[in-house]
Amino acid sequence: MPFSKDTSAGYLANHMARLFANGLARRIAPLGLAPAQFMTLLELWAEDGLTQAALVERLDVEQATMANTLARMQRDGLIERRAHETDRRARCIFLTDKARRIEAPAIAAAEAQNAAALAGLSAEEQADLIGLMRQVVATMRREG
Amino acid sequence: MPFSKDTSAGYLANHMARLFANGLARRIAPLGLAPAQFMTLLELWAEDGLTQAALVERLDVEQATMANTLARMQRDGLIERRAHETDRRARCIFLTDKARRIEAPAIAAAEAQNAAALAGLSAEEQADLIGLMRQVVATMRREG
DNA sequence: TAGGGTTGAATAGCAGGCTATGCAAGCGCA
DNA sequence: TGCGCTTGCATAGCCTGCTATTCAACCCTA
Repeated sequence: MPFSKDTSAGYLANHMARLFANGLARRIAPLGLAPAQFMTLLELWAEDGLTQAALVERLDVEQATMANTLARMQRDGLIERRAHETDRRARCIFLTDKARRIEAPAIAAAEAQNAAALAGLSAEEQADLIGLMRQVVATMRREG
Repeated sequence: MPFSKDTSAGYLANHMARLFANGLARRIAPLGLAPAQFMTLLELWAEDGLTQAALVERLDVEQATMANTLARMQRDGLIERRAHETDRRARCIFLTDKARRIEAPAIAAAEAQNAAALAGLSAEEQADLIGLMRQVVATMRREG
């Protein structure tokens, strides 16, 4: 049986993620946000004042990736960095008022994108898909 | 109900695709390949001599993205470009011997990555996941 | 046939992913 | 106390995505 991109989980995952990212980018662009910035803000809206290392751990990206994303967010006035109280190497990340103000519309945009993407599936199928993706993510995180 | 990254289809799709890409990258790096080059080769192994526009259509990426990927593949000795027989704007993409020789090991690497990622799922669950992803891709492609 | 719209491709510039390095600060133990 | 390992972060350089722009070639129609 020949390898087919239409039945390859990896290929489909890549294609699906690109379409999700494009759709989200379009919806949050009016807020001055890009997708990775939104992901980072999700964590900071839940808990402000995290260090870069904490964000790296929660979002499962490399430290250098997060450093670059945070630099763009600071440039765009979404975050401030303040000295850590006890560890002079670390800098804590705090939201600006601007970042706090766009929480509701940004989350609404992400929910709209998810809804549009899943519109062809029943509620049960949507839950199945999410459950299966979580399992696959867990498997790949485990085996490095 | 708060928005949670652990139940957001878009977030999970992004995370899963990154893990797939990292795993594939590791497995095909010894062949001198990167993931997007592998995707492009999949089309060219099936049909040699395509134009850039044909590849763009089949892989659903932007023309500029494909132009850059092809430039790197040419630099790495995987493809040659020859003049189109009747259209002087177009250049046809042909595989080099080097690219033909790595077909089998590259496909084996991709199959190994898929198998590793889906190892925690039953055969039925694997088929469900692939079917659901295809539906989501189809929905998002339709609505632009 | 001349002009104008369309199409194939390259290029610039940016976001976001990665590895590899480098450095400063913290920590731990002889 | 001091040396060395670890940890937090920044930077450089690469690949892969995107939009926007440009240019040449093609094609159609007035």
